[in-house]
Amino acid sequence: MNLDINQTWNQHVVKKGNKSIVLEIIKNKSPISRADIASLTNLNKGTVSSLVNELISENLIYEKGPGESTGGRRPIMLLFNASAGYSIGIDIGVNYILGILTDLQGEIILEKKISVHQLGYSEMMEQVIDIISYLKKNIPESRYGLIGIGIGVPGIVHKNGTVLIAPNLNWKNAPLKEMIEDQFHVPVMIENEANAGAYGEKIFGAGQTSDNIVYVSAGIGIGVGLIIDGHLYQGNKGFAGEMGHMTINASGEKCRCGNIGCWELYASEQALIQKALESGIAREQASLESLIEKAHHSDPAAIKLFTEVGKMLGVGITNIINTFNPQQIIIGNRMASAEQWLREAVEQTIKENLLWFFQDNLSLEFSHLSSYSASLGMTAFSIENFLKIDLTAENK
Amino acid sequence: MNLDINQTWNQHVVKKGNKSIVLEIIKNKSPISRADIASLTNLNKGTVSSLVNELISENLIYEKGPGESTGGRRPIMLLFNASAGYSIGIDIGVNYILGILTDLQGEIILEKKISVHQLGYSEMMEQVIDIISYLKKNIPESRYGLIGIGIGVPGIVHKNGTVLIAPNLNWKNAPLKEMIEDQFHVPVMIENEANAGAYGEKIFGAGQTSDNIVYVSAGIGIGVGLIIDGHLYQGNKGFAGEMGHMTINASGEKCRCGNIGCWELYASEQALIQKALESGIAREQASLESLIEKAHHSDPAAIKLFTEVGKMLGVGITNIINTFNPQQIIIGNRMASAEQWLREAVEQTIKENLLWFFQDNLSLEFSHLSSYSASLGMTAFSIENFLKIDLTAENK
DNA sequence: TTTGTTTGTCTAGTCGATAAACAAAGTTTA
DNA sequence: TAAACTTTGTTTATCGACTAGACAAACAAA
Repeated sequence: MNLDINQTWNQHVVKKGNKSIVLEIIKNKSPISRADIASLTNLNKGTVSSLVNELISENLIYEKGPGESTGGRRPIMLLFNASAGYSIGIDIGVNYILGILTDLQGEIILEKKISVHQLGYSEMMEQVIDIISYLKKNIPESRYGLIGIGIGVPGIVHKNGTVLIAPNLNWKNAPLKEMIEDQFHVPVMIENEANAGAYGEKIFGAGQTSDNIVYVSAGIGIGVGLIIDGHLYQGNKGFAGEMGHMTINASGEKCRCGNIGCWELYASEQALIQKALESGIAREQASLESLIEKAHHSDPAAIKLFTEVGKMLGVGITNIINTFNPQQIIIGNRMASAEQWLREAVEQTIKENLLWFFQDNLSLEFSHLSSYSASLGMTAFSIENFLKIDLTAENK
Repeated sequence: MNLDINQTWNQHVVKKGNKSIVLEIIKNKSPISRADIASLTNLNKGTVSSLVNELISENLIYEKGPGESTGGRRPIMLLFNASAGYSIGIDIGVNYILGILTDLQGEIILEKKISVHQLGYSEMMEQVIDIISYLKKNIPESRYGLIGIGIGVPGIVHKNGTVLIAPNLNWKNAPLKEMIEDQFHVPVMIENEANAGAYGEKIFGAGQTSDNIVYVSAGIGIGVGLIIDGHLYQGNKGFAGEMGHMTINASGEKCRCGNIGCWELYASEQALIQKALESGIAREQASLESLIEKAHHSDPAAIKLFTEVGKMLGVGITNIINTFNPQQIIIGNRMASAEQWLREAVEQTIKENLLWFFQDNLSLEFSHLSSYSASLGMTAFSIENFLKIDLTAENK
């Protein structure tokens, strides 16, 4: 329990907290009866009843009807009303924009993906606004409608919602949050793409059972999202996890970021392609996909390339484990699609280099959500925010 | 606010929380009146009065007498009763054992330090028990007496209080907590020395105003303690922060830990001495102290050595900043005593290599507490634990 | 003095949780 | 089939913690 010195405690806080717990349980374990909630939480039956009735009148949950008897009166089963509101999540990539519309359970209702090439900031924004408008127009009739918009960006995002820099997009100091909020008048959250992905995996993907997760977003660059004690760690101003630019080779070459021997230079998609070109395995139009294709056809040079990059991925991941002692490492983003050719090299490197007591009980996985981690993570942020705010505002 | 699903909320929780807040304020801002506490916390005057009276009857605070009037009735000033109990902190080093006795405010009442050489585990433990007994015997008459013992160890400590491995002490699987608890029957906490130091700096030293702090314990090896959102981050099983074994040179030599090009190999006291020997600057009996001595006499070779090691310290610290985006970096332990010869190289390296947006508003300091960081940190753990437990147990 | 201010206590009232009684709707047993 | 037992969910009385506001005590300023 967090004894925040600026937050005093009173009955309202108690009620809000208990209501949140009840809602959370219904969300995760539905269908469930009032009686079961009471025994699960150790709250009094009467308390649960009254909280449940409030939640029903707020349309956040509803009664499904009688369930199976266990030797007495049949329980009334409660369900989370995932259609009470809808959330929009946008994943801005280097050459695509993906927008999804989900219900409060994170179920994707509608999606729209477009390819973009070399667009400037304002053209990009036009596209984003177009996609949001399209998704918003298609929201079904519901009590709360659009409850929030979340946008994941491949760049450094300040806590206040400004994108400080997104090198691959050529953005600098873009006041994204402000702009979208002015346009749509709902809460907007901006996050780094790796953070969004980490949260997506935590809520919907491979990380659901762990509380300390490291999500390695290995794409054109490398970013890392950190889930610490069940919450996204954002650092002092919001930009923690820039581990793509951690030095793993102090005697190596200079990175465009100014630092030396950055991890990104050895283990990203860009590194892979660069190496392919240098070694002559591929020509000008080298891409991750074409290299995977080659590997599929047992091209030994391509396979060796993946092994090399996998090793360097492993080196960085070993550093991360030494630092965080997480329960789980999840590798996501585009490179995850080469799991078949990377996994062994990564695992081998970790096994060889990691202190033994870290190895026990550590799970390494590749992303389950494929291309949706980031966008789903962003909808989850909005949903979580909505459910908290809602419980606060309507019953202060 | 933390909505823990296993913890339901009721009035007891509210009271406990508010009482903690009131106590915390008295501890930090004493002397202070009831009225001031009320306006500071936004709690009702009556509520504050009743909580304060309970705390008085528990001897945790006391009334000092009337303060200055500000135009009306003179306030009754309240003080934290630092002498209500005493805490023992032990810092086990490679060749010393330091024990301190502090009051609840962290004021050192008594200390004892002995040198040790090549002792085995059981002999070492005898010494530790001797020191604790000595300190305990000298505790002044007080309401709560000895409230806890904290021990900092240069090794990997499991959450359950077992030292998994302490290479420089030659310990393996030492059930330290159990042993000391059996002997003294008070709560015992065991922590890694870097974690202890980090906490010490957070509570008593350079880190008091920041909530995200990285404490780099640069001694014979390198350890890192992480204060995240005001709390010590311990990782999944308790051993986060083993950054001494992070690879900063993937093409470097093998470390005895099994990994390659570990930071420790380039930036620790051991690395310094090794380099001194290799380059012939020093002979067999090289030590940090002798090298500082040389540097003091403007020996250019020694100064160059510190610069080299400082650079490598900077490389690792840059990695840490990229990862955590902390407000503050504190360099502590033995190498901190060479601040004069290290600081410029460290700062320069960080400045050159760190992404610009991290640089803004980041403070780099060398430890303020000199050799007491770890032991003070350990007493602070016990005190914090005591004040929480106490408030819980006596008024459930 | 008188007036106004500040401090700290006290009292009545509110709100939310609990315990226990109770009604409703089942199952099991004789 | 009736009686006895179970389980669910609501209702009622009570408790405990906080709040608002009244009040007395203690002081300063006019």
